[in-house]
Amino acid sequence: MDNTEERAPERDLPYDVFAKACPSRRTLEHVTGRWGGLTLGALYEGSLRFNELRRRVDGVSEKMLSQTLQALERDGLVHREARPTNPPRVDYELTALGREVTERLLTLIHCVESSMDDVLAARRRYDERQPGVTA
Amino acid sequence: MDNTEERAPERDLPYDVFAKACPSRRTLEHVTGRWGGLTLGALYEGSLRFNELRRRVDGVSEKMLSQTLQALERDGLVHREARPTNPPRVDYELTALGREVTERLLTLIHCVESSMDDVLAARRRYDERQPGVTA
DNA sequence: CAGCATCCAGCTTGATACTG
DNA sequence: CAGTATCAAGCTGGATGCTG
Repeated sequence: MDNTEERAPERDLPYDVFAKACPSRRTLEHVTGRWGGLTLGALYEGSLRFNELRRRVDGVSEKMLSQTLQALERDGLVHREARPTNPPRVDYELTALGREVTERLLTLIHCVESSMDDVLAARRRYDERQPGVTA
Repeated sequence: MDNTEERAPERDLPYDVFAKACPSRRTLEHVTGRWGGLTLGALYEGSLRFNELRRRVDGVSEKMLSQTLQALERDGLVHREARPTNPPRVDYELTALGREVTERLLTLIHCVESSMDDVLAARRRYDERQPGVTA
């Protein structure tokens, strides 16, 4: 039996996010993480400065934003442009790669957003059956 | 001030993942969370039992899988079918909504996977410039 | 098999304070 | 402005043991 099953439409890559040790898993986590996704999404509109981003990504702390940006920069998804002026000015923007990934991410986000009515309805049904659990 | 800017191609929904309090944020977290995405991806192939899933999603613990499945079921993305047999048999499968979302997610995953060579190259460049930091 | 309850280490996160 | 450093606290997640 040759189970050549496909999980996604295509699948012949050396990287498999389903494997615990695959580096793609970490990158996916950076992209989809609590703040990574929102940061990428915000930058999709265009270049932003640190504090602009901070305001845009509602709820992120200084530290988390900083960490997130570093991870995304390291992965080559975000470009950091520091001007040696006074006061300092640093702009962040998506790289070509970052834009590719972010487009897919936004498609997903948009899909989730437009499904929310169904999701909330499902939640109500679930909570009726399972009284108490509110995970 | 009315900043009616658009972040994604289309945007006229009552739900905005960028807002801290929006429920869509939580759902997106369920979908893209550490285990949520992998679980959905695994189920995209077809219905699976609890322990099959556990083996499929490399690295997930019983507890996390259980929690993840409950969240996804509550959001109406996964359907849980419990047969009252002995030994018990429970099958999990995507709902129509779940399949919609998962398709987008898999597109993203696939995009990340096929970008990994570039990502790893970017990482190497970054680490050369910034010695020491390995976030 | 399919889970839930509990315990607990440790990583993540958020405030706060400080630097260039 | 654009961060870094530090610290406390809380949540995440794994291991274990138990149930139906």
